[in-house]
Amino acid sequence: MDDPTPTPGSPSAPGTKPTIRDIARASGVSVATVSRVTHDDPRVTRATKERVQEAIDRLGYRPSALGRALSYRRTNTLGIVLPGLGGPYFAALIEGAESVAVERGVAINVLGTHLRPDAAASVRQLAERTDGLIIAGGTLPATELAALASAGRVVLVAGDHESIPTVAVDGRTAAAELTAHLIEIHGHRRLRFVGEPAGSPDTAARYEGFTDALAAHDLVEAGEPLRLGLDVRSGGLAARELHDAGVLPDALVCANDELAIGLLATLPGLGHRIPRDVAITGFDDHALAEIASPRLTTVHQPIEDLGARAAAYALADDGGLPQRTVLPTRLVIRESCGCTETDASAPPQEADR
Amino acid sequence: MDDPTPTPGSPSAPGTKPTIRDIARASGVSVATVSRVTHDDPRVTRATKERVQEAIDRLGYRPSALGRALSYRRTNTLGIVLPGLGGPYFAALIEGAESVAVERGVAINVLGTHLRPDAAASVRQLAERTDGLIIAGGTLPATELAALASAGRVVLVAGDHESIPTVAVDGRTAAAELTAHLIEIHGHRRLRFVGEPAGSPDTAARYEGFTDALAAHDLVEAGEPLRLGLDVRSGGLAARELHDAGVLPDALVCANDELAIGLLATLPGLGHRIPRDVAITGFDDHALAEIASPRLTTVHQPIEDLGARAAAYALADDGGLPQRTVLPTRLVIRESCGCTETDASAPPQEADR
DNA sequence: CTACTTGATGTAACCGGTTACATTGAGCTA
DNA sequence: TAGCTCAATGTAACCGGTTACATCAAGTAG
Repeated sequence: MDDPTPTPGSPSAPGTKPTIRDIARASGVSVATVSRVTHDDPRVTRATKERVQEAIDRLGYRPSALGRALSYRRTNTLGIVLPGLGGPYFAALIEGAESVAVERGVAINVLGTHLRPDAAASVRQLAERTDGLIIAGGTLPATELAALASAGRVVLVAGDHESIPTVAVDGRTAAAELTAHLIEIHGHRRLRFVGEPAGSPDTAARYEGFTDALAAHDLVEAGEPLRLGLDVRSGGLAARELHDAGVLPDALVCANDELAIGLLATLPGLGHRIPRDVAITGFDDHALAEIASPRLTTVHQPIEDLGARAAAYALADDGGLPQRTVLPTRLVIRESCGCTETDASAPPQEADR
Repeated sequence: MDDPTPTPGSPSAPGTKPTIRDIARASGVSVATVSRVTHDDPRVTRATKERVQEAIDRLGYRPSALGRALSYRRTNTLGIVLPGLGGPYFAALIEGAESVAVERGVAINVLGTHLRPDAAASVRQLAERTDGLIIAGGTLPATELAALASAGRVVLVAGDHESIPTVAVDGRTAAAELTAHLIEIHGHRRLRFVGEPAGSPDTAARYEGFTDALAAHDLVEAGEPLRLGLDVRSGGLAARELHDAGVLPDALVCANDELAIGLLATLPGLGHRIPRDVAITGFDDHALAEIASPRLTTVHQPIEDLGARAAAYALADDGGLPQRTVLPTRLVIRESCGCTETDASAPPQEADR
């Protein structure tokens, strides 16, 4: 009573957000009781609870996530590190992770490194404010990954590291099967890979599968891989480059669907019919793959599942995570490889693994 | 010296991350000095600084972002609220925001609401842990927006609200110009809009512009808008629906490029030539718009700039933000409207006959 | 020699929550 | 009426930083 406040419920300063102590003062209880009310603790009397709740509503109090996080020693936040947000692949990955995050009340924090040189510093900063990190393969050097993993929970997606749990797909085998299909079913002999194997572990695996299949059939690659980005525009570039070079290979195995779609859209304008003059395959099973003409033969990847699984691991309470989790892919035979629509409906083509 | 520690540099518990107090103890200084070292405060002696730095390196100390945020009363984090991550539009928006965020050392926190019913709660939680919020138009009800804006800095992108600063594009005028082009240059009379105006403020604005142009030329719409999603698949659906309905309109004005691309890819297979039988336009200037065949006439939007501007506003220190910032669009005339390649290089006014 | 200045460092409060433990008082028993 | 139990609530320490202010020693002017 030695401090005569005009309205007992007013927060310390008018412009400021009320804190738990403001609520305590306003409702004449201690901070512990306020905290109990916000946690629905059964130990607090109905009458007290109502009084506190009234003050909370009146002053518009919301517990600070920061204060909570500090006290709990966990942030309820999951970090995802990607090279960038472009393209449907990463969007699907994020949505997969998000689906498991929301059901646990965990927020998602996305960081695009964009190959920035200071990416490692940003990731470390991110690690400081998250409970776990999902990192896309190829975004950070192995030593940096090791450092992050030693400080907290890290899960790799579509990458590989000797000691960090990884969720991936067997892109190598899938690419080998796809390539074998082109060779065995369609009799193609001169194949070429489109994509930069050094660009990402995913592309590298696909390229390895491609050369595996070539080697298994005693073929040599029809030229170096066309080292390009993974976007539609690069597909257009590839088309022009191939056209200018004169004779085209029998088939082009593209590192992803967007590249393939760029080729699909550009080659006919340059006088090359698909699949008659050149067969084309993609990877990912993009929404456009089914709609492109000709419809794109590709490999379906459960990208959202990858994200979901990675998130589940990153948020798991117990240790003992499997070192490597491999999710199945599915060959999707459509027309761009040379199959006709009736072929495509035949069961043996859709090999599940 | 009354507490004989075996190794003076070991942190309190072996498994735990070292805190500032561990470093202080290990290097024989106070926490204030450690804090000064981590802030490169010139007041600390070179010798002391080295001693502290050595302990920091040896114990692998990293200041907790949480502790900092609590003390500074700011998180150095920017939140972005979107309906989802699908499609290139939102990716571009995020990348634009990210570009300004990184140069200020601010992290980005993305939340996809996916029209979840508890989205408002998630957003409030997000608001608790960010310094500012960028919210895509149409993701939250106006009252919720007002509540968020009263508690912190909020910037709307591509939306409208009477009291919240907004960064947008004049989609209505752009759509009207695009539609006028179809009517005046190509003489189309029976036009139809593809997209759900109630789905987002952006689509609504485009539909308004469409009807504006119709009204200005005393035309009536050739049927209700085709109320579909904004993805490629929906474009395929639209194509089938139009085909099944029998006679097609002269032109289809699509709410975005993906829808248009879906139509572009599907209609020819159903026997409708583009643009001869039906003209098609998009909106956004997607990477595929230039590569599609025929190349897609559309409206270019500076999406990354929208994101960048919104981020700059959301992070601005001073008040006085403009209520509404309108960024310019650009009509991109290609072939899907009926213009020929040579027309396209000339100003649209003289492309006729 | 004293008083004052200055630079380096330490002390302790604070940011906004949570929670172990302490306190209070009512109801009950012997 | 003392003694006990138990439910409701309060006190204060803690999470990991930052920083205003205090302290202290050395240097310098008078």
